Amino acid sequence: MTGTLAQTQRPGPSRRPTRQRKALAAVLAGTSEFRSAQELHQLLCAAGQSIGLATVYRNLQAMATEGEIDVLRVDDGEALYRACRTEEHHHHLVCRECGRTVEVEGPPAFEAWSDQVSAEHGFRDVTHTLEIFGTCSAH
Amino acid sequence: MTGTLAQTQRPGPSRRPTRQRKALAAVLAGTSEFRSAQELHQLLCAAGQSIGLATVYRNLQAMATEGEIDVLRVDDGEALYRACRTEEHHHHLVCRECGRTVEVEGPPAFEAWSDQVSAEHGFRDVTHTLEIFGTCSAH
DNA sequence: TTATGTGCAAAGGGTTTGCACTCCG
DNA sequence: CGGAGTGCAAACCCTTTGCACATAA
Repeated sequence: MTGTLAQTQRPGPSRRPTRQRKALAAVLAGTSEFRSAQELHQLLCAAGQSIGLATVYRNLQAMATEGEIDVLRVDDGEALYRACRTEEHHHHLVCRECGRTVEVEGPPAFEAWSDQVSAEHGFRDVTHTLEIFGTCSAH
Repeated sequence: MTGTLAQTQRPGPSRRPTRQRKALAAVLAGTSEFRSAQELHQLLCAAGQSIGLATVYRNLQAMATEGEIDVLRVDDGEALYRACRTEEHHHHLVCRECGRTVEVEGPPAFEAWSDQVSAEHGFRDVTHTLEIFGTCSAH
């Protein structure tokens, strides 16, 4: 979950609503699963869209930087992407079989606990990762 | 954090206390920082040890499988390794500057919360990742 | 027009693997 | 001796980048 701090920056690509960017956004908007860049690329191609893999990567990176999508790193080092429903800070309950994801709030007083533990050990500027992985009812 | 479920399996390498394996274990035992495989390899070489990078990877993988060390995936996809102090389940407070790490317990009733949220959405066999990243007092 | 975005293919960086050789047991 | 472990280099995979061409504004 990359910092998720960036806002209205304008580095990399994507400000211009190109055909490719819109198609990618549409696919992301239409799924509740975390998907890899390569999967998204395949989905687009399968849907008849013509788009380069590099373009998918560049747009995903830009969308992530602008906080439009969430990024998740899985065990094998692959990055998975998904459009956030809520703007606010949240966590995920992810199916390890199909990637289906539910956005959830953290446990009660989680932020407070995090701040306290960090302070106790002299750590500052803290961020955290908290995700739950399981097998959903469909599997 | 690979499943961390494996136990007394005996696939990959490392059961035999070879010179290389012992040297790697020694370095891991002597540091409280999460280190990448490449860093560990460099440390070993710098210490006058002769060891192949592949051997480092193979042993780290084996040690992780057997639960002897913790694995952490960072944002750029790199895997970091560290010898656990406690056998029990725990989380980490990691300095993003130097890798210095403190083992911490999860927030109160964290497991219960996780189980409840999972159950509510029909997920089973759940695991979770919960780590805090910050800057330690030395930086 | 013109900066921004795209495509392709090559380059990167971390990690894994095939195979012959070494060494522990 | 005999198989587990090692080293090296090639192979892999995901991701990024250089550069010429296309395109939204």
